[in-house]
Amino acid sequence: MALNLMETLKGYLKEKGLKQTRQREVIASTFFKTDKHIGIEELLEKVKNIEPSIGYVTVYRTLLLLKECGLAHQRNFGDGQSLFENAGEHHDHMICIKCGKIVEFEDDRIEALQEEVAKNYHFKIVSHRHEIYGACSFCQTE
Amino acid sequence: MALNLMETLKGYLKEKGLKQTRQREVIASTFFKTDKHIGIEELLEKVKNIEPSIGYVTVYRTLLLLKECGLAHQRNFGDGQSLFENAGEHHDHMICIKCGKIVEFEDDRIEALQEEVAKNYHFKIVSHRHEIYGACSFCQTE
DNA sequence: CTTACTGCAAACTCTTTGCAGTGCG
DNA sequence: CGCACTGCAAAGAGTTTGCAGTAAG
Repeated sequence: MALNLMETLKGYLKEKGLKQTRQREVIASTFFKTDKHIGIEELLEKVKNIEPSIGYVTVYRTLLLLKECGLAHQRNFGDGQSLFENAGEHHDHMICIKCGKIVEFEDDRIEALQEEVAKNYHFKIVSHRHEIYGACSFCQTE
Repeated sequence: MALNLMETLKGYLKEKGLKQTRQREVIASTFFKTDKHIGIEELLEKVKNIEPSIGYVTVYRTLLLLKECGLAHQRNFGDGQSLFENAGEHHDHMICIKCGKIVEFEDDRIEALQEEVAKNYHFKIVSHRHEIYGACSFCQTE
């Protein structure tokens, strides 16, 4: 799975005349291993464990690259910073406004209705985000 | 409608021992008149037409206040800045990734399914956002 | 009068860009 | 070798806070 994604990335680089570097290799493979949303800083930290010389900017630019070739999605949950998500792992989110926990969900019926709505507006869907904010089961009992 | 919202705000202020000022009056009523999402700068501009001395910070803090008492929701569409939305006017959004146009939609069946999903996870919904990104009818033909 | 509010300016946070050196192809 | 990539540092953009003066209750 992750191998497949790496191949897709390499194909994209070759096609665009971009270069395959050690840094991109480390950053992308680490990112693909993380099957949930991850922030730049957090990814940087993981990447530094493997290759300490890698800087914030390179992680940032690599994530933009992944986004550009459709392998990552950028999200903004209300806390000011961007989180990136492995595009292969699409799901929607329920965010607990008390403890910050993020639970993922998926519902094909909702996806279908969404398609229908877009169709009515002659709107061509590229991606979507659906987030539910509230209290998770644990925080309700406090 | 807007009058009703102003009353709600005034009630909240009184309850919390906060003060009712000319600035808050102007900012809130202008905000309530805008039935779509608005940014801080944009609201500031409208407000300055009525009361030129009002500053960015006061608009900002008033919006936080409205958010606090549930009269406004804060949104982050991927462009870096926050938009605020009149809580009375809930709807979901389709955002054109080419021209930036935002179309609003509403579908009760989706809302219902969402409730169902949350129930399955014992999650208590406070609010939600559902955004569809893609190409609007106009931009598809270009 | 007391306490909250306002507006300025400055501090922050996160993102984005410029540049000189590095290294892939 | 040429051109893209890297990492630093600095610039931007938007948000948040400190403070002294102002005004609501």
